[in-house]
Amino acid sequence: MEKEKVDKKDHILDVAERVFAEQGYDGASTRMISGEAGVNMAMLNYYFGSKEGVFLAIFDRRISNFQSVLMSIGNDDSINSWEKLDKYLDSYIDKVVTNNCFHIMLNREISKAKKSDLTDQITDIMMKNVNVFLNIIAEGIRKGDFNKDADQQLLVATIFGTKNYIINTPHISSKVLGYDVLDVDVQNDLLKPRFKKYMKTLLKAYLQNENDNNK
Amino acid sequence: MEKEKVDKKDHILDVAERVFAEQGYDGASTRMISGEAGVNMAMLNYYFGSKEGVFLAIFDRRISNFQSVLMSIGNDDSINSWEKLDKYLDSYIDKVVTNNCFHIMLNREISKAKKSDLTDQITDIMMKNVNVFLNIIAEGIRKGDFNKDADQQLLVATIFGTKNYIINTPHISSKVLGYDVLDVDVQNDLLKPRFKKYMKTLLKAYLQNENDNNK
DNA sequence: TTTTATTAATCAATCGATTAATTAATTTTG
DNA sequence: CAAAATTAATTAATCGATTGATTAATAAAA
Repeated sequence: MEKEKVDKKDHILDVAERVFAEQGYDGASTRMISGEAGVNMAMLNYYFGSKEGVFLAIFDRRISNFQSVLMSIGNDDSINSWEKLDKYLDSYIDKVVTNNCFHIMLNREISKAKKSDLTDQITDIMMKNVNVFLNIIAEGIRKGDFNKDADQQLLVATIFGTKNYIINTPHISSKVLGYDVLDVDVQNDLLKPRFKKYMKTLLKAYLQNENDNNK
Repeated sequence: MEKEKVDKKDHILDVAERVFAEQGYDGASTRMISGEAGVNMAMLNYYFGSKEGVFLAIFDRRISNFQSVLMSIGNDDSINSWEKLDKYLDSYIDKVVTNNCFHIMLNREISKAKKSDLTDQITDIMMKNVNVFLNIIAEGIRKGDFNKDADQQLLVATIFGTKNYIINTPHISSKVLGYDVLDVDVQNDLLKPRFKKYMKTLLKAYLQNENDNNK
């Protein structure tokens, strides 16, 4: 049955995504993944060709929808720069917190200092989200909504870096924040609203025209 | 000769630190490390016992000095909170940018979702630096220097996360910033001063009492 | 002469991947 | 519709390669 086959492949990807996040790409063996998924090891190669094929299949499942949502916010001409920033942050934070396993996996592999085909692919994917954000900031500065002295590029490092810190180093961030950032209920009830409010306040303080603390 | 022995062990650790950063702990093989260091593979076990022993030896070499410097800034009673923040950022940014390989290696291993002895050890190390920062912020708020509505914990995520983004995902941050963040000259001439200035401006905008954007 | 350093060879374990055989599902055919 | 033929899914066993680690022998230093 076509439906069950898709479900099974999806189940394997679910498990693989989690195991990759837990152990890293190299640390996760195909035996581990197939074992936890309850399927024969050969099924991974049957469905996805190879271990790397599994990894890339996880990508395909996550990225396309996510990116189109962010881009539509960036291209929305009916709202001003501040509202774009708000909507971008809301969508982005919701998505990355919910799909935390995927983003842990993603960032672990891109944080290899050595270039490879895989790091290049991941870089291209991530740069699309970055560029949407950069365009929002640049537009806001051009229109006079945001402080023209703002360091746009390092602002990218702050928004994505702050998110990475919370999601990708959960042992530390959970200790700092005082609750388990990987717990779904905690994420929805506490983490997401707090993170959104903080990020907006922080960007507002830095980007607003009234502050001239740069001299 | 005692001197040469230390130099040789140090050389192995230098190479291992770089290879771990490039390939990750699991991705880096002992043959890789010994090969690039120009020593017999058995020397790694002779000097450090095991692969994990090499990893931990890299730690011992880096952390103690670094942490005492940061702590002395936090405990310096002759300067006010703003100055402490400035000195902390200066020291911290200098150190992590210079020792980027170590911090790439460090963060790759702590970003495993699964707990282990190693992640616990790394967590303890990192929490010391975090706590110094938290104390500076808390003191500033208590003394009325900083905005009392500030989210101290998420501020931790921002400072360490922004740094991680620049250093740990060099392929992306280099593209965003427009220059190679792993190049030593670029680091000293461009990255460090820019990063310091930005971080201070950002924190000042968020922490200063005059802004009441929180309502 | 004794301790330390270094080497090449080799160990068992694990890795990702493939095979050939078997079962289940689907399609074709009478 | 049912039997036969074909395709798809699944399994256990095994492949060669690589992993971290150890050994016994040798060289250098003390």
